[in-house]
Amino acid sequence: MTLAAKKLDPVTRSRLHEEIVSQMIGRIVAGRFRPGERLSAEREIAANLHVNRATLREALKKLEVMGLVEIRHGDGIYVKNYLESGNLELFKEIVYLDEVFDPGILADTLAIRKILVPEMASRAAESRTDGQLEELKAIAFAEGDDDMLERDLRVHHLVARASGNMLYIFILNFFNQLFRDYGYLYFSDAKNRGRSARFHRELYEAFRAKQPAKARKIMADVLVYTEGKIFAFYKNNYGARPAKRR
Amino acid sequence: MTLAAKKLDPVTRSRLHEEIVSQMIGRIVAGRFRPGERLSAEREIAANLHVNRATLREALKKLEVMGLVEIRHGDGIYVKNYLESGNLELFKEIVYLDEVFDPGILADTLAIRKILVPEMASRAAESRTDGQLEELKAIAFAEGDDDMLERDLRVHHLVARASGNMLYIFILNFFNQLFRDYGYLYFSDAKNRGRSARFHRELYEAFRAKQPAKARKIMADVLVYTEGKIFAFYKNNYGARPAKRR
DNA sequence: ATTGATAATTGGTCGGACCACTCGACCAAT
DNA sequence: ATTGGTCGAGTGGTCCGACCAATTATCAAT
Repeated sequence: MTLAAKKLDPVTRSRLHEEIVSQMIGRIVAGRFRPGERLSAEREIAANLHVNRATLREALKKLEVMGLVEIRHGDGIYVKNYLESGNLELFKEIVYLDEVFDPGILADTLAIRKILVPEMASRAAESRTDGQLEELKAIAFAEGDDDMLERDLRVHHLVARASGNMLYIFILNFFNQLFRDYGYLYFSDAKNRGRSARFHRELYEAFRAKQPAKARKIMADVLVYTEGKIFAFYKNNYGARPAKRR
Repeated sequence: MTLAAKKLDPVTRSRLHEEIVSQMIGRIVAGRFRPGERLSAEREIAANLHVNRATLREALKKLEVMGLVEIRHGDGIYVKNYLESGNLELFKEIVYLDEVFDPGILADTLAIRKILVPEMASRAAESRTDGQLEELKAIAFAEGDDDMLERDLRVHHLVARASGNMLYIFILNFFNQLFRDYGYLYFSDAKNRGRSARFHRELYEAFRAKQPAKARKIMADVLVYTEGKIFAFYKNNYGARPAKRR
């Protein structure tokens, strides 16, 4: 099965305006609409799509939040350069456009992750509160190795809160949303679950003793490990190591 | 009738559904709605707000993209934990909720920036194409020091493209959107404009010679400089150095 | 050529209607 | 008592037609 097979929502694909959103994102990203170009009037677009104008407008509101279009009252709807104004929500949509997570984009995501996460773990180890330490302990030393995905996401979220950096919490949400969809593959391997459990306990130690450098290294190591596993998965299933396309 | 109060102030008046968005964000972030809590029915909320249901729905669609609410067909609308599902678009809205950019959040943003941007500049210096080098040259050696804000944003965007990391482009968009709103303060000082011009030229040199370490240091230095200026601005205008609240 | 009023175009909001889905109450079969 | 199915109330999703509000194009008056 493909990576995306799991991601498909449980038979709930009914919302019409979301289909419009996906379709328009696809067209704009594919270059069928150029930046600065003015779209047809809402009434006309709605007629072309055979949907009601209210439905189209709901789709347009979502596209507006994603930074893909600019809507000017009394004027019209203009396509924005998504490379300059698109946000992570759009990025996520682009990732999901294709059936398979694009290897290049996956590699990009892991690269950013390796830069940011260890550094924030370091700061978190320094500024964590005693309550956060107890939280981490409860997760790290819980019985069994089930729900390891959810447990891992909680650890990362705890690190984010302990770091005290509000922005990092929101950036982490982006990573976690991706891994909530694709991470089950990684955690289906008992060996990987064990690796994460060890990671949680080691991180707890670093947090307890307030050792930033140690926390950074622990986090960096586990990210390198998971990255290797993910790349290996791609190699086995798609015959090539992730590389940039385009 | 409904809009009577608003019509008195047509200058400040924005789109109705956007006011609903801001209002609901404020309420949820302030804790008036708890995560998991179910909101009233659309028809009821619309009646309470004295707006049409279609208008409310447009607001809800935006809130949904921001990760603030979950809408379930046939069931209801549920408040999500924005600390777990909120995205950068929501973060930006929170920043803009207060009149003044919250100093703590500002410091958080600059901290992440200092971690990520120099590293990406390093990679960009390595993998830049000749065309991108020429682009940078054109910006760095342009005449005059006007539009330095726009010029600086373009440099950063160029670095992002040269880094080859698609995700970084979208993360940078977040930073740039903030600085497009607040950066004019920084660039109103001729000394700062000169500092940026020098930064552009130095970066060009590092790109030309493909010196990653040099590019990283140049970027790190200019970020430290700008951060100091921004903090100083806050100290002068609000009497205190940015510090975490909460 | 400039100005100012006017019309045309377009997005924003409105009110009401019906469709599609969810959930819980109820009932029948086991 | 449990299971499974039916059905109705409630809720979000979509549709329709209308009017309000902002922008732009047009053109007459100066």
